[in-house]
Amino acid sequence: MKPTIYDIAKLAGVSTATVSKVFNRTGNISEATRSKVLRISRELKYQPSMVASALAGKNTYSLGLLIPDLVNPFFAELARHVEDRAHALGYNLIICNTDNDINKEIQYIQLLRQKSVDGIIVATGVRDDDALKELIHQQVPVVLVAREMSMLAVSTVLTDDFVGGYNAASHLLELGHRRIGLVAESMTVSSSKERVRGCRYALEEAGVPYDDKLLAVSDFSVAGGKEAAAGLLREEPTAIFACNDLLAIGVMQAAKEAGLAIPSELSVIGFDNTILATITDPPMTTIAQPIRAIGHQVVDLITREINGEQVVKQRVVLLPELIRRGSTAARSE
Amino acid sequence: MKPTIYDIAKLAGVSTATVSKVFNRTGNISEATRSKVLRISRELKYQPSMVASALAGKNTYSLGLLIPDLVNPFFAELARHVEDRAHALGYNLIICNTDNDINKEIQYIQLLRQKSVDGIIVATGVRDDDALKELIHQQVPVVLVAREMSMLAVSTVLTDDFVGGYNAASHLLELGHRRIGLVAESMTVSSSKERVRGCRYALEEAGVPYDDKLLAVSDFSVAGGKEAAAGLLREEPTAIFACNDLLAIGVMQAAKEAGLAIPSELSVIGFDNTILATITDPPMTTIAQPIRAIGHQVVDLITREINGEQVVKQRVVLLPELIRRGSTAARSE
DNA sequence: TTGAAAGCGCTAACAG
DNA sequence: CTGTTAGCGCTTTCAA
Repeated sequence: MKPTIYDIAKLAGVSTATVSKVFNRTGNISEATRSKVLRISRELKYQPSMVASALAGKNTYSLGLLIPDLVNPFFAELARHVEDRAHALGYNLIICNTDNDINKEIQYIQLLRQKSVDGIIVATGVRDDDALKELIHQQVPVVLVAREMSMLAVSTVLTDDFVGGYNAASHLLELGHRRIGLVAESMTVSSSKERVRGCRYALEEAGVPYDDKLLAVSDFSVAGGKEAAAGLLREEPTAIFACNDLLAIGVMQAAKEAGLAIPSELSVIGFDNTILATITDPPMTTIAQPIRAIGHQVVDLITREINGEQVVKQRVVLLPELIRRGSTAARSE
Repeated sequence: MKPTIYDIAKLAGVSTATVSKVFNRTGNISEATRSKVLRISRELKYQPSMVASALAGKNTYSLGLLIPDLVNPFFAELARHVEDRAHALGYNLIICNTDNDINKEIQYIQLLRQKSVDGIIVATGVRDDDALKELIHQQVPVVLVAREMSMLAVSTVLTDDFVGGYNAASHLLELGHRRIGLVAESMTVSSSKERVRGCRYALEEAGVPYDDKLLAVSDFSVAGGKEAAAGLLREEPTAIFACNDLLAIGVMQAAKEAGLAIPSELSVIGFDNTILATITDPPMTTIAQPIRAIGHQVVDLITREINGEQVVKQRVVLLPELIRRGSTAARSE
């Protein structure tokens, strides 16, 4: 049987309270008993049970992370950074892939509650606020990532998508492009919408007339981007801004199939700066989300809330950054 | 306060044992009390505490997954499939990124033990068997993924790397290549070694003389592959087999820099068939690991062990498969 | 500086 | 079919 605090106490000739105290560094324990307890614990390979300590009122030191899909490199990278930071602060991460399916989300949230996780990080597109509201009402620490939802009393960290879209368009405009296609991920997701808005704003500012036919809406897959781009290409844009790297890759593929050279005949710019952007040919110019910073911030926010340090809910908006690579160039025609 | 089984019992006018029974579907409960308990639970939004039930002797329904790095698409995909299967069977997944750092591994294993996870899936290159041996000795269910380590009494699921290497080389040979370069991930990792062995075996079988200069050893990054390939290219191979997709991408990049067209002047074949292989230009021919099947198998094995159904440790070897895409072609010179 | 004892919320005999 | 009761391993007053 696994040794318990009782075994240690008995062998060390002290009470379980004392053993507990040395492991939690609480109370005043003489150095003598302290080292004795530690020695015996080592001999028995004693490991305190977090299950028991959680039941006795302490934290579980587990966080839940709700994301759509780990296979999407953006979320894989986010998960990685979240896990890194969580681990550094003593927390473990329970990963939940929701596929943006509301039922899976609800199910996961319920499970996480049953496991008494200390907090839940939501990086998924929960349409249904109710599940979230309920969580918040039940005092479960929740932090949102990359999702605007200001009506709820919940901290959020996100990228400034509007600025990102603006930067993307500005870059293209600087290169002399005027006929700029747009592939959006979905117009119901606020991040995508903001990117489009930012882009449009830059165009207007530059006096470029708005053309509805230059906007294609897609899902967030390579195939979707390709299909959308195939349609867009008929409008003969000289550049295309895709709302994420996956879509941008689809765009690049469509361009190639249409016999258009990148960047000489068509400039393509993506969004996210995932690992994918570095391996395309040519390497992709993209708007970088500060994924690492996002992951760290979100963990810092939620742990502070868990520790009761944080009263004021806040929204942290991080700025994206243009990464120039080879998929954009000056307009040649 | 969160409602407990006591609150439900009192309101329903029954004992806590009865409430416990209806939630666990154990014992015989009359339909009347059953529905009454359920109704009250719903009204109070009661959620059974898994922490308490775990302490009382049941499972935690959590599994630990040790992987090197979620940013590596192979492991992201593996994690996704493992999570899918685990979730389907009622388990949650705690992700641990070890960066193949032995200290992080040991630390994570210790944490997972303290959390009393029901089992640990190891997909990481633990050099130090001791940590594993200790786990096994302590009766913690452990299953290994993609790592040969037959000396330990532990179930393993892995791809037949030898056959994979053999298939890769055979494909290249069929295309007429005789001077085949090899980029290995590391010769100490058994999977990489086996892939190289399989490749060599096919070459020998075909009577192609062995040339030590055609083997380059690298790490598992794109940059590493590129560097290794740059060296290899001086030996003028007509085809290169890279031991994983990341390396293969590096090879493709090096080829491009050297002004070699793929596949007409250099054929490149990878291994894994991650999402990356579909987005290169040209799309990459690669040896597909059945990642999904691996993930499912490993979860099935470990849960069976958890449930005590499984006495015989076993090694499940899944066969890889050649995926022909555009990065390989018949030798042209 | 240490210990006794009462929980934390649930389970599992066992008895009725 | 239902209830009583003794834990599970740890934390935390409160006394000593």
